[in-house]
Amino acid sequence: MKILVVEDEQNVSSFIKRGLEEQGHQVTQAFDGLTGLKLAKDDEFDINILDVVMPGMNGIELCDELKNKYYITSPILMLTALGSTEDIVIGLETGADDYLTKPFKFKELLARINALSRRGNENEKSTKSMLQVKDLEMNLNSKEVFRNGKEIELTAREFRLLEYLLINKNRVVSRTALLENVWEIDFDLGTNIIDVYISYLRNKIERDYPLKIIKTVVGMGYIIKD
Amino acid sequence: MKILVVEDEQNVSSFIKRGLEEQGHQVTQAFDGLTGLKLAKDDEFDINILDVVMPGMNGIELCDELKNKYYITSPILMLTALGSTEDIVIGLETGADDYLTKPFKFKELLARINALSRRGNENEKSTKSMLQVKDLEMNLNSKEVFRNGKEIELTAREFRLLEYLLINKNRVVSRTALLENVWEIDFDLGTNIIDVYISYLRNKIERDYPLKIIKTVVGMGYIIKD
DNA sequence: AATAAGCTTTAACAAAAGTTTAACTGTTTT
DNA sequence: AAAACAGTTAAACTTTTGTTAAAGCTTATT
Repeated sequence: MKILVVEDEQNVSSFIKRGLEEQGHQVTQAFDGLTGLKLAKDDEFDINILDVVMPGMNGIELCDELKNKYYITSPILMLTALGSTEDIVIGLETGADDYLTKPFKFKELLARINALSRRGNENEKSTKSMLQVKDLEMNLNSKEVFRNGKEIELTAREFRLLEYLLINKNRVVSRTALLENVWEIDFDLGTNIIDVYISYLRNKIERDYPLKIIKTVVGMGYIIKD
Repeated sequence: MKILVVEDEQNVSSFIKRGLEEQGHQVTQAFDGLTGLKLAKDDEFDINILDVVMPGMNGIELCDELKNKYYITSPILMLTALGSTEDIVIGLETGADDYLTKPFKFKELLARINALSRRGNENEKSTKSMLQVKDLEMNLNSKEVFRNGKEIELTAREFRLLEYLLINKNRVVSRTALLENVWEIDFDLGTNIIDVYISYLRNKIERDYPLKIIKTVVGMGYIIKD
């Protein structure tokens, strides 16, 4: 993982760096808040470890900027000598994802880093290799689609269309969105290709089944509901 | 939020329950691991708070079952008197998302709960965009409208009209504004289309209900009030 | 390089759904 | 009571969607 450590005390910073590198992580150091801000907002890290007490911009301010101004989504772990409940509460409310007080055991830091990264990854769709709704299943790795356990052969375009609709399950997807995301066409010049493909898809995935999957929302688009 | 508290000490459990309920959360209690397991795997909670030391199945085993056997995705916060680094590391490695040692300040527990739920929600694509007034609800993602839990089918234009009125809840919306924002017509050439659509809308959303939603303000426009 | 097979796109038409007009009725304000 | 404003209805009109077949591409194979 790529980890950012914003900490002004040289020895603490390198202690962390060494430990994390031993675990195979890639560590970037910043020794003041402003440098940390620049690094964190431009280059997305898997975890950001911020010290609170620093010259210039402190860790709380930095955390606030990152979470509430630049809307970074990677987790922030605050690390500090300020251990009062009030400090912890402020840190967490500002948007920090975890808060560890010094002095700390390196093993605990590591375990908390792992917990944070685990949480981040499990929700990423890249891990999800199966999409499903009702008795329809799509395996993104093998690119297979099954209805009620029976395999259905789709062409590449049909697959992408169905995939996009499934990713956006329970949401109406507009024709414009489909054109942009499935066909990569940013301007509509009166094609009816979407209608044609929806028709193909319906023939393949719902012709022989009473339970329908794709619903038309006239004037808005299509939706696949749970 | 729906929160599960698995804790065998009656007084600790009710202390947490009371505090969380004051914050408007809905708390379910379990006083042993097995009951906790049953509750957590069947009924998805927003947060699961588990005590480690319990008779029967302990919190670590419970956490392990939930995360690694039933693959629940909701966050687990471990709460325990065992504060040694080794315990914390084991708890986190087993799949807990956070670990708080007793004795703890309630404010910190609350801040950590909020941090966990924040993290969970931000990844959910289903940004709950719901508009509502009285017993009328509008889901902007699925483009569904419900009155008293019962779905009401609207056409695209009816939907847009109602959406605009709801966005401007508690404010009188002029015909000109409706024409501009719902019909994208910047000049009025004596059409009565708004009246026609308000009539259609009323038929669909308030014909069968005594509680009226859309109020006419003669000479001004229409308003939806809370 | 030519062929063939499969996939994608266009286009025409039919059918379904939604929108607008306009005449008429009812209500509120002056 | 007249005038202005709002509501209702149904028919005319327009847009949107579904289907099909043929034409245009790509890719793999000979």
